Amino acid sequence: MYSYTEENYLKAIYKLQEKNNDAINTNSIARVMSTTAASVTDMIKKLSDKKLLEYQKYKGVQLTESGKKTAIETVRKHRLWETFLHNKLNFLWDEVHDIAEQLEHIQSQTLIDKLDEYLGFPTHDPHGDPIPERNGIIKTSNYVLLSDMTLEKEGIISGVVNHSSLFLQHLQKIELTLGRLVKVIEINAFDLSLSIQLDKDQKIQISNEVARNILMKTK
Amino acid sequence: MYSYTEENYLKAIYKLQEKNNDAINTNSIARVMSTTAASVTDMIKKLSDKKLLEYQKYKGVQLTESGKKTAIETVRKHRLWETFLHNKLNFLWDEVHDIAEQLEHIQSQTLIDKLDEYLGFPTHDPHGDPIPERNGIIKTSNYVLLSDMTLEKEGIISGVVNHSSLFLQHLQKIELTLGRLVKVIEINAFDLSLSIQLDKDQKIQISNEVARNILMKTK
DNA sequence: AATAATTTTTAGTCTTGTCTAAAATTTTTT
DNA sequence: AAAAAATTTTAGACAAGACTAAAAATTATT
Repeated sequence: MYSYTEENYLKAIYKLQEKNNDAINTNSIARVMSTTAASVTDMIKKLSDKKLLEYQKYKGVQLTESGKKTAIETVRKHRLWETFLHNKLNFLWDEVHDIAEQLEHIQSQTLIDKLDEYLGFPTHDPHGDPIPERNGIIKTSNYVLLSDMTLEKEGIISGVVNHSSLFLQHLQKIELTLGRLVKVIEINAFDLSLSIQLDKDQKIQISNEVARNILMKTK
Repeated sequence: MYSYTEENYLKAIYKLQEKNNDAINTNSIARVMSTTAASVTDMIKKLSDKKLLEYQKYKGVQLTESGKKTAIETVRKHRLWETFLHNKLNFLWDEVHDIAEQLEHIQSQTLIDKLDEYLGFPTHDPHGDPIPERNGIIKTSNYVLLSDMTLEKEGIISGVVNHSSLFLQHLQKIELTLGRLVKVIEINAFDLSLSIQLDKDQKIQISNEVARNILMKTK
């Protein structure tokens, strides 16, 4: 269908579009794709010819419905493969991304359907990100940042903002993993660091930097 | 490491080398790769520069140890993925090849190690072909063609010669699947077709054409 | 051994995706 | 509103992998 590279561009533009409402400019695409603005302009023209995005010179781009659909399919594949790697092959959550970057480009609708079924139709990947459904619908939850939680509030760790290995490994080390019950027991005014209680027993200290990157589900 | 295309060439040359003792010529590579002799010459030069094969103009090629090692690694990946698709995702044995052709190029030694372990260190793929071990050793069995078996001889279906979908689907339909016990009860002199008994109860007729493509393990 | 047929290689071109350097456009600053 | 800065596009080039057509080498035939 579409090339490895085309899929990566569409996915990158889709993700930029998620946070930014207006048209996505050339430089920001170049930044996330680790390439030059000139290369981005070249690729944008090709994707525009294929009606995957709308492009006006110097005005940035916006995905068409077709482009968005393709991007979401790639995200779905990526997150299903991450789930497979973590749940079945016992990869740690900081190890799955790079391999899933390759696996997401395997072409076979049947494969993805069967993988989805084999995994038990998971709704979220190992980082807590929602897995788009087969029809393209993404069920998003209303998460709140751990750093925004008030005193005595309880919640369940449900996702991360920062996806870097460094951060994920840190969370792994201090055992702040997906699904754990957390209660804020102290907010330090000086540095905004938190004292939190984990699953009723353990009590630990975390920096605001860490808390700002953890997504919580609260009642 | 090596590109998708380079790996495919190495695998193709390795397979040709398996049946042919002497150097592999350009045209035979072009035939199995569905490309032109000119393209093969181009690629051969690149692989030769990388010391993956030995090449003398007009004299054909032979894989070096390094080239053979890479080819076997690709075969190992291919067969492990086929096993995964068949054993875990319930793909039929004629459906696994094309997807495994893509999956075999995913780069991650850890992934292959973990997949191998997850599958329980299988020795053969869904077509009965041996899966090379991590160290490159391939344990081959001494199979005999069903068409070469003598009257009253028993054996277990252990592999196929022809890997085409058409043939595999035919075997599936007449339930001649891997692992079944077969006894030759009649050999028809006219067309060399066979009457065989399956698992003690069922009795069926098969053509010599079919029998010539089935590999049996006998005591 | 010369000619014919086949095989293989070379030369030149194409596509995809990338790059640098320069030109064009837009945005910001004064 | 003009000049400066930043962004974006164009032009030209390159590498990988492929192709066609023509040349070179090998093998087969007479």
